[in-house]
Amino acid sequence: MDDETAPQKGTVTQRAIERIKAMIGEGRLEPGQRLPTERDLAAQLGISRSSMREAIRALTVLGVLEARHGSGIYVTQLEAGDLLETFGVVADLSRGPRLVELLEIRRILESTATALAAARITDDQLAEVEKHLAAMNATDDPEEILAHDLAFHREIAAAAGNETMAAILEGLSSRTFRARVWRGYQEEGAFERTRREHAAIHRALAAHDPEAARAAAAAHVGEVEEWLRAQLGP
Amino acid sequence: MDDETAPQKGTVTQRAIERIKAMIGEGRLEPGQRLPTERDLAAQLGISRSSMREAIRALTVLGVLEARHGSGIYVTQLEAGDLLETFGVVADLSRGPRLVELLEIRRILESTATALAAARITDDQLAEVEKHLAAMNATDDPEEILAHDLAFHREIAAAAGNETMAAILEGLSSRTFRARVWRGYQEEGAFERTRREHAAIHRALAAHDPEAARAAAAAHVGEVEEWLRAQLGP
DNA sequence: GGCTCATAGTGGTCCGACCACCTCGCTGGT
DNA sequence: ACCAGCGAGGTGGTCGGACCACTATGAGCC
Repeated sequence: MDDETAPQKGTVTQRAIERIKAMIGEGRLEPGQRLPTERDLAAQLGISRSSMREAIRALTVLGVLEARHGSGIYVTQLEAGDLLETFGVVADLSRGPRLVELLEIRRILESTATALAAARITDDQLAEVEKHLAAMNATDDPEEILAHDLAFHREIAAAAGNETMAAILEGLSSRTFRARVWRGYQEEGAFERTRREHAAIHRALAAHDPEAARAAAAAHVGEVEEWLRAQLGP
Repeated sequence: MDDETAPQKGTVTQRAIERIKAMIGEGRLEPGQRLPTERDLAAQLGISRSSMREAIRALTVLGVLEARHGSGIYVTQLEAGDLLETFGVVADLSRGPRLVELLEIRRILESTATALAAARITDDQLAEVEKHLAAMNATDDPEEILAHDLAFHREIAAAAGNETMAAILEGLSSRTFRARVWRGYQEEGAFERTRREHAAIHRALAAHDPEAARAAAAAHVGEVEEWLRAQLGP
């Protein structure tokens, strides 16, 4: 009573993907563990190496597997960052109304994360946040400002203590995403406003005031959100 | 100063993936549009068909492309549902502390979505919600209850008017995810409590009371969240 | 002991062939 | 003139084999 008799559903590659995913889900493959070689895996599942390679490639882009040339194929640590890297693709390929939706989600998550951070942030983490805040205010190079802006929010998200949330926010703030939206936003002289909003967020964090932090973060993202909404509306 | 001289970064397949993604990002490939054949694409990028197939497979699992056997390769509609299907993989492969983190995110998003729904839901949509609520209370089959439970929340998420958020919540409520967590939760006789919570959510929706809806939804997810947290941290 | 380098084994790439399936135009009938 | 049926061509899906690029291991040398 085995399942050797090919169920014949979908392509063989798709089946191979499911099989490997199942192996990991059932714990038969642990994070960091090395898999058999492509050739062996293909033989085990009774498919060609080409098809197996496609399955491996698929699981690689999903952040489940990692292929090291000359060494072997390994299961990733399956941490939030590994699996949610693909979230950036969504942000990169979205346009129009969906960009607003993504910002709305970011506003919800970022405000909550900032509130949590206000309650939990340590002095060391707060110092790190201040470092990026100062660096952001000390330069006029948009590239550098953007980099420190990202790091500023990344530190806060990390301080919130929910790695998964931090990974999602990371995807929602992917470089290309921010660059596309902010190019226009910053051109309207929003630097000063952004500066004030960041200062407000920092004050709330330093005071360990969750509600103030939530409000400040929501307003911060909301500003961009409203601007983008206006851009699309006319 | 052109880039014709093979940049030589990463594998050829990875480069092909980026190239195609860039084509879509730049608008040179519209949603729903048909791509050249695998053979032509491979020739255009100067790589083998095998490598091109791996690139296509990668973009397929990401929900960016869709391959129709015998017909051709097409760009998906690039809607939230297409691109966020991979989110289910995260939920399926997460365990332990990360499950709690995912529920925390779901609590945040679901409560907000329910609040938005309370303000925006139409009579037709509300009737649909009531249908699933009634069906859920009329049976004892766990499978059927779970199905209507999922539909209940799906209708609410849809009424919130943010497709992207609905797609994420869909991923966070994937069948296998819910089944894994709820198997244990429901065994403790939580049916009655779940029923009351669903009724409270429905009342808030019918009354178009966003704050009550937010509270009811947060409490609903929070119950499961707390139970799971207790399971892990004895 | 520590270093060098040959070697076996791995993933990465390419090629060519064949199969399964879909599409569309052609054909033949009505 | 219209339409149903059929067939050929084109498409993605699969396979097998060959070779290349890279890594890791350990034997051998200094």
